[in-house]
Amino acid sequence: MPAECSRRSIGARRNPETEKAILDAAEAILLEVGVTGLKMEAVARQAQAGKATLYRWWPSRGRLILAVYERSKADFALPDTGGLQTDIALFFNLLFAFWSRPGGQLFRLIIAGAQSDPDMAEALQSYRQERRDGLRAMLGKAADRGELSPELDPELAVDALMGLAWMRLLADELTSDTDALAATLCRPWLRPAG
Amino acid sequence: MPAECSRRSIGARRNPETEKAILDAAEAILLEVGVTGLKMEAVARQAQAGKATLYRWWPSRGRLILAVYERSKADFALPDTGGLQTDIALFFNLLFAFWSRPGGQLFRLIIAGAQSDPDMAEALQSYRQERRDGLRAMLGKAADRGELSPELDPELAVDALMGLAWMRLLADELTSDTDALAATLCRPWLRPAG
DNA sequence: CGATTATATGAACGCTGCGTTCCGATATGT
DNA sequence: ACATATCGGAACGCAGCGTTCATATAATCG
Repeated sequence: MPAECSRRSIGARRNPETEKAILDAAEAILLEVGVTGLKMEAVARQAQAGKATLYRWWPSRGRLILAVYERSKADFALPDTGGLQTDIALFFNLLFAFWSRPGGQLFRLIIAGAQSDPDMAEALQSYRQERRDGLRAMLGKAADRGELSPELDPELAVDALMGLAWMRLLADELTSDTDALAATLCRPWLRPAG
Repeated sequence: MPAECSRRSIGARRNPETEKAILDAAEAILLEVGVTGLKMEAVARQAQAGKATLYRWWPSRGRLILAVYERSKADFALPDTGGLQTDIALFFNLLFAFWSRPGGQLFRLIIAGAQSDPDMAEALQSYRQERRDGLRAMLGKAADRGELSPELDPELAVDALMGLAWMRLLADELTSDTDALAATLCRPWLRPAG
């Protein structure tokens, strides 16, 4: 914490050091005290920035949290093992591992925030759509391989995958039974009629 | 809103009128401005109650919200149609209908609050366990009827059901395609090998 | 009956954070 | 050279927090 040197304006354009300092501070505070404890004043203090600067670029707490998340968001390379069930198992595995890392907690906070903050709700829809697209592609490959049951509605299947993952995240149960999860979803629940 | 008469103490015991007034006020404010806009001061004002009284019985905002939810929580009679897939479809149907009612929004707020408030997290686990028990019983009946595939893990199946429901709630997509949802979960995703 | 106990209200307290508005300083782009 | 846009810092009034006090009420216990 260099208390000596203060950043100054670098002219008539945004200072990237300031942006980084603020996002760093916000991320640190978020991981330390959670979203409830995130105060704009504290972020400004810790980043050695003026509150005016903060509000100029991130006009609300929700926007700031989203910016932190965007910065640390990993681009997810979906599995492609050649078999749908193993793809799904691996998908859960990678996702849970990512969510278990310190910064992975951010997504919980965004789902939570989306329940009351319109900005975050909009962002959540976009993130969800993004992941839906990826999973739909995964199912598409399985269909191309002739692996998919023709009656299956891919949209709903994707929702089932994501729903299970979200609930495990929100209920703090990121267990490692990912193979069993994939099996439960892929295989029939009802015994063959007859 | 009777501005004339103020409740007084009714002696060395809790005043049920005060409790009702406070919960009514909290519920009204919650439904009007959401969880972010719920200020303890505003509840006290609207309920014509002292803040001391408020904090005596509900020491945090989370506790107050939980109390409002408890009061309006419906006991869910799970469907029992004699067939698992139709039971599941009806389950989604009833649940989505309940969540679509004004007071049903409360559960979203509890899931959201649970991501940062320990009290709410504990309560959420309890609500979730309660519903898991119900759904497990539903699957148990299907098993008794010999309807269930022997390989199915009932715990994971229950999670899949709840996960899908939660995600639809949190993403604001309480659609009515409940029959299709049930089919997606019950029937195999992969075409029979061979 | 009298004393104790537990409650409800309303007002006040200091504190913290909010979001805005100034200021002086800095450097860009034209 | 000059308008423009940025940055840090300080101050503003406002609102809500959570607590404390005084006062009033009535049930309960000795």
